[in-house]
Amino acid sequence: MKNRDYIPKATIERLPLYYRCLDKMAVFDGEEVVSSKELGGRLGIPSTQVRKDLSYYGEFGRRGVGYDVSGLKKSIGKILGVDRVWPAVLVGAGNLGRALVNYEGFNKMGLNIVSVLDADLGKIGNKIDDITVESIKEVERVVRDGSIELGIITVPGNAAQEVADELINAGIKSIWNFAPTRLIVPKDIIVRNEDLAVGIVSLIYHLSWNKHDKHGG
Amino acid sequence: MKNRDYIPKATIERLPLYYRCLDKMAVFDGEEVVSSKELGGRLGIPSTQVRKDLSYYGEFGRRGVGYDVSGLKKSIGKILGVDRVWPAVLVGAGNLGRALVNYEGFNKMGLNIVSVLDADLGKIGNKIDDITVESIKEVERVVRDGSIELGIITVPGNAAQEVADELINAGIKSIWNFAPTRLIVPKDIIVRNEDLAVGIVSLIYHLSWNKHDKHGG
DNA sequence: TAGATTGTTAATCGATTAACAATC
DNA sequence: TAGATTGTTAATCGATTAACAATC
Repeated sequence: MKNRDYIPKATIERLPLYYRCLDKMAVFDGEEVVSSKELGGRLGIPSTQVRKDLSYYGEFGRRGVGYDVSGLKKSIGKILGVDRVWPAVLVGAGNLGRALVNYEGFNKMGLNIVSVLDADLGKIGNKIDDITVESIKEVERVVRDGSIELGIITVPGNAAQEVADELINAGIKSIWNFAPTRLIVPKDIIVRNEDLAVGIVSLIYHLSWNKHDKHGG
Repeated sequence: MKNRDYIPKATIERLPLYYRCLDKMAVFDGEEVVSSKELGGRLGIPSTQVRKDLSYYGEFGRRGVGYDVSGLKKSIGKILGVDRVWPAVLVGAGNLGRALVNYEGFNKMGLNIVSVLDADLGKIGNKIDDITVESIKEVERVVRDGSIELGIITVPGNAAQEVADELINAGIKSIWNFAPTRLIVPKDIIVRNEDLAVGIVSLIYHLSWNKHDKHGG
């Protein structure tokens, strides 16, 4: 595999799309070969972008032919690291936490939420799917015993930093943060913010301006 | 307000962050004036980026002084269209749908989910918050009577296109799509995909390569 | 061979950052 | 006035797209 420096962030966001699409093609359509044009077409991505993205990691196709569907799927899976299972601990047993635990499709991406923690005595002991909610105080044991590197934060914004600190202290390496809070973390910890409110506002923005433009603004 | 052409998408994604931060500053910290450096600092965004983003829409600050916190908040709110309430219909009364209905913080961004629909007879009639789940067959009436322009899709991937068609047919103008499916829609309909699986995979990618790099790969 | 499609280089496009005059 | 900070132009950086030789 090639040098991984200078790979566009956007490329890394597209690889999972390719991966999931190839999986569908292999399972449902039984296709064996796919061109960059066909794969891109299904995702609304130019063929040239598909080829460029793949080229950062190696040569996976056959000129004049295309890509082997299950072969490429396997290769991308390996690149992404979804060829193994990554256990994760989720903190915050509210509605969103519950939704993520039950979310179909994480499985296929290598994510397995193995533990749910909360500070609220009213929630500790509850069952989500087949997981029993434990106290946040157990975080160190849970992370150690499960060799967990991934933490998911679904607590309210004002509790997020404290939870992040506890997760990091317990040995977590990456955080998926659903709270609308910028977390301050050591530089070797990777944080990804999944800020739902931002998503809806960009839609509202476009709706709003369409109105302006139509009805004079 | 200035010409709205050629505004970077990234700028529109940052405006909600500024908006929410200014709101916090006004409510909790009682600050009256803020510089681009201070505002950016709280969000991890360079001051020059903050000023550039705002400059697409007008002049909101005072040289040598900074920005009036509540004034700028109001201005950005107007730009984004969150100075009014946007009613929305959500389709798919599963865990994720339930989580979104209960999500704190949409309110502040002008989103109000007023109706929840589902095709599953087992879910119709259930209550989520104070909303009773209705049949998807009611979509036309609901959208018309509520003057709803915003639809949210939280159904499984294989049902998403059909639901999108029904929403569009009923008169919806924008779709927030949580299903891992590329929707095919008329070009005047705005779609935003909120693909949760992509988010986690980019974290897994970095975790995975950190391991490679450390333990020789 | 002729047609198709890859992998890659070069050109273009878009977004960020630096620099600085304007001005409070 | 001196110091601070904006708004904007120009320079840089990064990502996408076009073009095309390589090759199946």
